[in-house]
Formats: sequence, C-alpha cells, structure tokens
Amino acid sequence: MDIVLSPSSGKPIYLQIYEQITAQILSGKIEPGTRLPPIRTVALNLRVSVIPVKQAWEQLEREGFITTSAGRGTSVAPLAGHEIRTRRSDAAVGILVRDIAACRAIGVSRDEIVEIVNQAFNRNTEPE
Amino acid sequence: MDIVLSPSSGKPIYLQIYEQITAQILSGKIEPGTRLPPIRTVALNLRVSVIPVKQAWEQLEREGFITTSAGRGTSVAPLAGHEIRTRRSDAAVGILVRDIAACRAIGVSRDEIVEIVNQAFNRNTEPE
Amino acid sequence: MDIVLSPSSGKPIYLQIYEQITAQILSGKIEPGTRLPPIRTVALNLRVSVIPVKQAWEQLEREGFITTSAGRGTSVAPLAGHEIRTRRSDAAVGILVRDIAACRAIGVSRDEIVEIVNQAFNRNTEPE
Amino acid sequence: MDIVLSPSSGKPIYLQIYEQITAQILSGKIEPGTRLPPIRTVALNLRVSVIPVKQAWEQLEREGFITTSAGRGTSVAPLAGHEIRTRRSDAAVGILVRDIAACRAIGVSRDEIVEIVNQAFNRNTEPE
DNA sequence: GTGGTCTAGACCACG
DNA sequence: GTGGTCTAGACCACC
Repeated sequence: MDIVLSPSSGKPIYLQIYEQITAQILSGKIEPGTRLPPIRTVALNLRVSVIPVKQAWEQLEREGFITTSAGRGTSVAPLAGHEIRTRRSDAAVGILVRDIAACRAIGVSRDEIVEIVNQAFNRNTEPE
Repeated sequence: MDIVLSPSSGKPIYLQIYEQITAQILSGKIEPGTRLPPIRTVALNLRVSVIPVKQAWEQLEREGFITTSAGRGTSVAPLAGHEIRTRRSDAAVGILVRDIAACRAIGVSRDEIVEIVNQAFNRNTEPE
Repeated sequence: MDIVLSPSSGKPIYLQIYEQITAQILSGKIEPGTRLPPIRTVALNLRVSVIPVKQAWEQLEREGFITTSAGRGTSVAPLAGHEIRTRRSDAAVGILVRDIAACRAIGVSRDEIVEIVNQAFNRNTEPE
Repeated sequence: MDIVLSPSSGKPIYLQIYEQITAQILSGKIEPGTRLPPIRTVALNLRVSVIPVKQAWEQLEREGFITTSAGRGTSVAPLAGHEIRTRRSDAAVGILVRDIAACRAIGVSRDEIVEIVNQAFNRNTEPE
C-alpha cells in the first residue's frame, strides 16, 4: 500500500490514489484477497482528508477491483489470471491510444515513437 | 484553421483550441507567417465566448508559436525547420513519457507497448 | 498582503497586483509558505472583479512565486535564499537596463545617473 | 532621422517614434532648425501607416520640440543650451525615479543599483 | 469554501 | 476593426 502524492501534478488527489492502487493490483504487487487499511488510516498516512480517499475507494469498487462490506472492511477482489491480463491490456491501450493519435497528428512517425518507448525503458528511474 | 471542439471530452475549451493549433503548426498544416483570424471571429465560428479563444492565444504566444500586436492581429511565428523538429520531438516525448511510465507501473512489457503502437498506426482512421 | 491600486496609473490592475506581490515576496515582506487569501476575497478587498486578481495569480504561478491547487488555496512557494537574491537581482537588472539605455541615448552621463540614484536614496518617502 | 521600430517590444509605434525623435533632439544628433521629412515619407520608410507618425508629431509639437506650419513643413524648434540640459535632466529623472523606487521596494541596495549602472555603461553595444 | 472555466456583455488604445 | 482589459454574473470539480 505504498502511495505517493504529488500535489503539484495537477491531478486530483483521489485520482492519484485510484491510479496507484489499480496499478499495484494489476502489476500483482497487491495480491487478490489482501485486506486494505481503513480509509481513515489511509487518509491520516497521506495527510489528506477522508474525502478523496473515499472517492478513490468508490471508483475502485465500481470497477470491481475491491469489495467492501460494512463492518468487515475492504479487500482486493479476486481476479483470475486471464482477467488481470485483459484488464492490464485494456488499461494500456486506453492510456496510449489517444496520445499516439496526438503524436501522429503532429507528424511524428511510428519509428520515432518506438524510439521514445525504447529510451523510456532503458532508463531505470521513473521520470519525476 | 480547422478546429473541432468536443464538449463531452472534459478538456477545457481553451486547451482543445491550443492543442489543435499547435498540432497544426507542428505538422506544417499551418505555414509560418500565416495570419490567424481575429479572436472574435474564431469565437463566433466555434460558438464560444472570446475568453477561451484568448486564453489559447495567450498560451500560444507565451510559447512562441504566434505573435500578436494590438490593432494588427495575430500571425504564426516563423520557426526554422530544426526548431519545428525539436519542438515536435519535445512534444512527443512530453506526451508519451508519463504514459509509458504508467504502463510499466502496471506491468506492461516493452513489446506489448510497441505492439499497441503498431496497431494504432495500422488503423487509418483516427479514434474519435 | 497590502496592495494599493492606483487607477490613474495607466497600468492594468492585474499588473499592479502582480508587481506588488512579487515585490513583497522578493523583499521578504511575505514569507515563503504563507497562505494567500482566496482570490475572491482579494477581489472584494480591492473592489475589483476576480479577473485581474486571477490574471495576476496565474502569472505569479507561471513564474514559480506561488503554488495553487483547486480546493486548497494558494501559498507562496518556498524559495531558497540564493534563489531570492538571484531573482531580486534579475528583477533589478530587468527594470533598470532599458531605462539606463534610454538615458544614454539622450546624452546623460554615467555620473548624472549615479547622482539621480543617490538623490532618490536620500529621500525617505516614496515618490507618489 | 534614423528610427528603428521593434514590433515585438510591446510599445506602441507612435511612442517608439516619439521617443527616438526626442532622444535625438536632446542628444544633439538632430540640430535645432533642422527640417523634418513629411510624415508620409516617414511612414513609407518605416512601413507603417501615417497615423502613428502623425500621433508622434502631434505629441512632439505639444511639447515644443517641433513646430509645424501648414505648407512649410515641420522643423525642430530652437532650444537654448540650458533649456536642452534642463529637459534632458528632467527626462532622465522622470525615467529613472519610478524604477529606482521599484528596486528599493524589492530590497535592492543603492550600491547594487550603481553597480548595474556601471555595468550598463561598460558595455559598448546597446541592449537589444 | 477553494480555484477553474465560461458567458455576455462593455470600454479603451492602437492602426 | 484589432487585441487588451475589465465587470458581473454563472456552473463545476475538488477538498
């Protein structure tokens, strides 16, 4: 449950939380069945109010990543292996498609994009 | 000067305008030196108020894409060929880098990304 | 957060606000980290609309003097001491250079300018 | 009658013309009595419309730098030596006083300003 | 309550 | 007629 917020990113806090949780679920870093901490605890740790955490949790539940039951807390939904692969792939396509289109629109070639992808993968550190 | 606004996109109007103009400048669709129509005309055509158009124009000017002078209108700044290539490349990197990082974070491999890129380029039509 | 507008100055309101805020940040009168009042409050106090205040805020943010986040307000960005000195010096050079050139152009000598500077510093009160 | 316009300076054209003419009169580069070219000629040379030239001429006449008489054109008014010195000094004070105040407001010391003045005078080329 | 974006007007300096 | 600035409203996402 490592979450890092960057206030200057422009992204809403609840979205940052949501994205990092899904990323950790899809990457396998969080195992299905794992119990998530109470939202108040998360809020305290992140030093934000409960509201954005709750918003993130709601979206996670709507999309079937987590299941919450009153009094028993929240845990990561079990996802079959093929389901994870599908979702991961869907997510990747969703993330990239628009931006590849944007690159094409300004005249960037396929090869240039692939080159950028390769360079990104050769760096060990994540871009800030 | 073709601009298409999609109100449902969630993106602010001024951003949509800004992005489409820069795209057209970087792709060469708008030649350097071209005179842009008055902001009020653009606003009328797009059926929006002057404000978002002006906001887009301001950002374009700050970034050196256009030059405006009161009473004489606005025209596309002359950019040397290498300058266009640099900016285009910068733009592409800026667009893609975060998303590639996001893909890596959810465990997508380099090859999967390249595959998505290839598929995107094999489709002739732009995604909506 | 003392701001005084002079409507007869010819300077746009947003510029007056911008300049006075930067001056107070650079002079140390406003401490880094200080929370600025909401733009609507500032607008009310100054008896202007929100627009010029926001315009000033935008320029301040673009130049790194303040950081704003929707829902959480605006605060003065932390600037290291040397950064403040650099910016202050830059600002002074920017302010003076053109006008010194103008003085030279009309045949004013270095000594005359220095004399004017000295006289300005011997007066305690600010010129209107 | 050398005038150089910089369209990107933000300054209105008529002001640029006005300032350069006064500078040349005060610096002695244009002798009293000299006949100025017709505004249409000036406009043609500068590749601007007659309007800003006329505006500059009007301001020059209002301030007594030139005298125009219908049918006989425009010439530089005779100014006694002491009058030139006075005007030059007034101009210098007017130009500098506000900006020195601005520098003081951001905490720049007298010595720093003098240093900037000296550096400006040690450069041979005028700042762009 | 906070900033972000937008509408529909208006007046001004400039060319 | 051009852009620059401003007013007085409004709605929205976010906290």
